[in-house]
Amino acid sequence: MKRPTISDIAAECGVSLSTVSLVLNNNPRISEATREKVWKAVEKFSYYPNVQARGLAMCASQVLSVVVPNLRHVFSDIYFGEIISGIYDAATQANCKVILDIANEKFVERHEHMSLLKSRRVDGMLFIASSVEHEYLFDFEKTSYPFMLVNHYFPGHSLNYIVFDYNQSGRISAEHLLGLGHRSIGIITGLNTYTGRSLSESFRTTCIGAGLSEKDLPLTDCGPEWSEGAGEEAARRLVEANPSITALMCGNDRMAIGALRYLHTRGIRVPEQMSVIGMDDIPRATYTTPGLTTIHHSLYEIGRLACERLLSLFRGEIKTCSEVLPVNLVVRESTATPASR
Amino acid sequence: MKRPTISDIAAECGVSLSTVSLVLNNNPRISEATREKVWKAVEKFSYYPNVQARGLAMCASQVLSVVVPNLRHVFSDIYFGEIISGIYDAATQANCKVILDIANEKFVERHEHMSLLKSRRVDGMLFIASSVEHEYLFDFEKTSYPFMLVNHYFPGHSLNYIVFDYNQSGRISAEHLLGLGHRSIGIITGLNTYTGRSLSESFRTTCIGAGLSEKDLPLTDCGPEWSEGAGEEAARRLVEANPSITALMCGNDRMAIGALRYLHTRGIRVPEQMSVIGMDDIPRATYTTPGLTTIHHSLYEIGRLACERLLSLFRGEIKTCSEVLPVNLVVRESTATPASR
DNA sequence: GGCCTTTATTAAAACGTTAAAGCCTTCCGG
DNA sequence: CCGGAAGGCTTTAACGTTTTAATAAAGGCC
Repeated sequence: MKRPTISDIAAECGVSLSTVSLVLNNNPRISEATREKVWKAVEKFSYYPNVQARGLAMCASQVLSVVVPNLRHVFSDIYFGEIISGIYDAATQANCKVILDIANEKFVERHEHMSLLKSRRVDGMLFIASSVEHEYLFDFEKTSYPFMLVNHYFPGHSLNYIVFDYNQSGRISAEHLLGLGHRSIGIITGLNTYTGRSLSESFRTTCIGAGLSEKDLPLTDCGPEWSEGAGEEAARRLVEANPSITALMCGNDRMAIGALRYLHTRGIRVPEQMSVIGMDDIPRATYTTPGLTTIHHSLYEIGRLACERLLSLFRGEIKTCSEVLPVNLVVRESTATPASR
Repeated sequence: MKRPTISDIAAECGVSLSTVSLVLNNNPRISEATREKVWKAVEKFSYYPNVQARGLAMCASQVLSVVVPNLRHVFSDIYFGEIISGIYDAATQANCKVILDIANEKFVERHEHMSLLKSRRVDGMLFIASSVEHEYLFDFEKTSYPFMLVNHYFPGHSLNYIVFDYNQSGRISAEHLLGLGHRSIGIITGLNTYTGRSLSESFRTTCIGAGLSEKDLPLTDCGPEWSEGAGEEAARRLVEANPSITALMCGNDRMAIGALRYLHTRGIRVPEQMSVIGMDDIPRATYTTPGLTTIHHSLYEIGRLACERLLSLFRGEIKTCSEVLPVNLVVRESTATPASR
């Protein structure tokens, strides 16, 4: 039952503790003969180094925390799932483990964003989709602990982040719809993130630059969930209050799918009577009827990159990070020239 | 930058290390005065105990691993997501953290199921939906490390598990369809798990007990993915090869939803021309058209219970665990009396 | 042969906590 | 007045690594 330790290996081989440690860490200053002898004993005893002792000595835990918001079914959400996959792969490649955290009241109240780092439980933290009101994150400005905001940022605060270019997303989708001839477009997005806000801002700015006015661009805040249900409800409100709109721009694909569902139940044909454009390009966007036109955001990739940057921060290779990733339009069947009325 | 340690607190308060340690661990043998003095200093220095040192001294990491299979989009799958939510909540309540692991080739080849425990990285492991071929799990029979199989088991092997009563699920769904008058029923399930196998076994046994014959009960193995796509494809094969069937029994709701999609594209009306019954009762089962009749499996609950049992195993309160959870039928609109032909 | 370098190994000091055992006081009953 | 117990705190030895500086041995050069 007692687990073997480094001294058992040392005793078996007739060498010192440090020799064993050096062999295990592939230090070249050890002779081939001893090296082999040690590995044999390691094999024989089925020895694995105690990571806590190692962590204590090296001041590193080889664990990263990924923090997701407190939403229902957050662990079955494609948005978070893809990002987490990217993080997992990058972390695994660097021999790190990933722990899960949810930013609920308890998390905030216990200051876990700091205590996890201060107590050396994790080497760094990744925050996915934090909301504008998550001001506890500002604590990081005063310290130098490794952390990254993934696809979110706080304007005017120096917090490390990596985001998709939501300005570009807004501009591209506006240009696409304007190019098809739409002159009155409804906007569905959450305003609980600065990315959502900059998306609607740049979309509107582009449209207004093309001659549209504010009142041609009604907006509905879908709330913090960004779900199909929220998109369905927002589409309903928007279409009922603004009969003249011929297109809907949605802050993510899940809401766009919700909008499609609403339009379907109301018998409004897409794209003939109403164009719909989404954002993210999740796998399901291919299977909707009609196929969803959308802006491609590589969620897996942003997760992977965020994790790599975090590790660079931890190793001191970089001091800060503020990176913006390009996006691109994917045209499918849900957008078309509006029917002349 | 240097983090405060227990000795800084001790020095500040003019007491010994152990006194501080005892205060931090709420030991009653310390006077109220000292207790207060120490907490003040802890607050002042914003001190958090080093978890690695604590773990080393206590021989516990306060970390659990949850292992999921190597499937595409596994972190956005409702089945795993709900179970992980349950595990997360139970672990958090016990002051434990949860790390994520994927049972891919690398995981198996590196014997991570053992090394994580032997290296004291985790206190216990939870395996969700392992497949019949995951024979590396048999290693646990020879040892006494804490682990649990969640909603899976290996007949003939003494491995801790907690499962839904798939025999009951098979029997109940069979009785429901037989009661409606169906005499020829297609079965869609994965045969890569023993739960899937026992489901189809008990379903068939019940039907045969009611006078049906083997050839009235064609079965299609949907493969290891248990996804909508797999369900759609399996339904196609089954319906094309067996025109006489009037109902489909599916191993989970996702495949049932895929089957509904196939039937819809072929213009086969549900439930008039074909009844469909699913399994799990995921949230989406309420929103399908028609609403999906299914067997309710409380996935969150099985995750929560599995984690609690794992912690009991770790604390030595129990030696083994083999628990079976009851299920119940949820009748919606996707099943009905077959049209007489 | 003496001196310097290189190579292979080790002793010992961290790393920051817990816990068993022990040491003073103080209190109490006889 | 003494023995024993209880309360409050400390001493010290783990826990199992890494790492720096030191040591010993061997080899090369003059």
